Amino acid sequence: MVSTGSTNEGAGSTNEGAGSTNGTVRVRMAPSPTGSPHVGLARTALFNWAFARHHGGTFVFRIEDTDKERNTEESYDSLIDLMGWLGLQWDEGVVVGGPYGPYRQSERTDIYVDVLERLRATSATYDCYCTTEEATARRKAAGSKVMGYDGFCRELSEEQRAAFVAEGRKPVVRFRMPDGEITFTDLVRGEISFQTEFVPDFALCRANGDPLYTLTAPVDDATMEITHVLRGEDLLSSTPRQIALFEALKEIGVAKTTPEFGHLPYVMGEGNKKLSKRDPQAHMALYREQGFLPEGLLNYLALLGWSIAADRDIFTLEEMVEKFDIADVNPNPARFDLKKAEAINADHMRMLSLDELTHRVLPLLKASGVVGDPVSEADAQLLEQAMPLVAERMNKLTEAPAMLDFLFVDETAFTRDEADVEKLLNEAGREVVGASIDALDPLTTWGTADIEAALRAKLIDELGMKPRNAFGPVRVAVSGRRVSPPLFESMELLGRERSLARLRSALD
RNA sequence: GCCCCCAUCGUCUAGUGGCCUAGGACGUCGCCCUUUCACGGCGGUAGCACGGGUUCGAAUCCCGUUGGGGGUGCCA
Repeated sequence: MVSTGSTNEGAGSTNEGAGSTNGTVRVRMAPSPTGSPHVGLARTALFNWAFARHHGGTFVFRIEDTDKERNTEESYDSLIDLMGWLGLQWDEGVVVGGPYGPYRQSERTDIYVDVLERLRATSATYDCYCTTEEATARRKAAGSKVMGYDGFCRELSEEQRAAFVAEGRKPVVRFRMPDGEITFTDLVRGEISFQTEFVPDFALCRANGDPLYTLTAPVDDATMEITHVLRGEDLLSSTPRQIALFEALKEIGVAKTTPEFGHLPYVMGEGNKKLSKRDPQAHMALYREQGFLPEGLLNYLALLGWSIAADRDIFTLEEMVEKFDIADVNPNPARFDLKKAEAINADHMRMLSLDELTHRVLPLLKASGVVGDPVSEADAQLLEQAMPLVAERMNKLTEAPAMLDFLFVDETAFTRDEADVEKLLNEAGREVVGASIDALDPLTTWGTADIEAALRAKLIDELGMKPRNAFGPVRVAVSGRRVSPPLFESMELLGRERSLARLRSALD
């Protein structure tokens, strides 16, 4: 019987329920570079990062690229890019290096080969010559309820072995699961037990000698001295195998201790399925493209399984670090709700200073040609004046170009929304615009208050119109749209000449 | 099939035996503010899956049922 205690291993516990964190905390995130990064991965990264920061520990970023068939360099790059965008800095790992490197499993083959040889010298493993089909057929024939490998090669005689070799078979190295029960205390779920009769012996490497994840993950966690493994719930059922392997790794001196495990709940998509890579909502790149703030997205992701307080949803990463406790993580799977993510993001947008918001929005304004690159002095000034008008109207960064565009575009390129023109610049609307020109033309000063006063006097007081009906046509004439930043302020920024020109051109 | 995990408003959650006639947020509905759209403010809507225990007392503990999810690879 193998039993790995955690919080109740005597003096090792703290009063925070985070397991034995009295030593140095070392956590890692270890993605496989396949496909584009997933929101579940980002959430796992965030929780690991927050856990490390909260405990003053080390956050390691390692790459699990043992599957040559599926890994791509492009995916690796996007992983690095994503982490940079999110601002989750790692202390040790790929790119930055560190004392336990290298941090890409594809560069650690020597280590795995060595450990594998040493493991083979013990009774913890055995060479297995069976094909998957053979094992499955035997299980079926025996009427076994358990699937997976049946242990056929556990006690092979020399004759049997020789016969397999003579057939030209190459063996995989299989780990021999011990009998009995494996119990561990999951950091988010509490005590979990597995009877090892339901955990079949598993392969540590391919027949060609390539190491598999089943070997590399525990070996890396051991040699990198990872203390806490926080990962997705999908790995929960492989935990008993890893714990058993850790025992063997300790025997041969590769591991000092077994880390503690905590399994984070799934992030679900539409319906009741785990968010899959096929689901467009699953990809982090999407949110960046849509104009989410990294801190807004991260705040939302934190809410998927954790909460800072009973009556609070909005917080900064610093606040999360201060309060984060793995024991508070909710084990329930959580559905990703775009609407709420956007709402949380919008709150973060409003937390930004005007300068900061301008800074964030500028690349998008350049990319869409609203301002030049580099930005002219005049545009920079106009932008500074315009940002207060749109700041609290934006929920995502990508909304900025369309909101500001009409202030920057020159008269020849200025266009109006056709549907809005049709609706508001009809016969009646054109009369309103004409009256507006009459009211504004005589103005000698062109401030927001002057413009508003003149327009109100003419359209509301004199013509008796409702504000809503009065300003709509003017808005379309000047901004090109029915929906725009505040009208009078916009006209001030646009200036007398351009404003009047647009009113006049609306009558053409 | 077998193993494991999970179970509070539509969604994310607070709740660790009495503070709960269950709190917050998103959504949604109504109202207010208002030059459009937003923002902001006010109010409404809606939930402890079910059945047994334990207890003076259960959303909270235990057992079972049901439902959902995951695993069951020479993928990770």
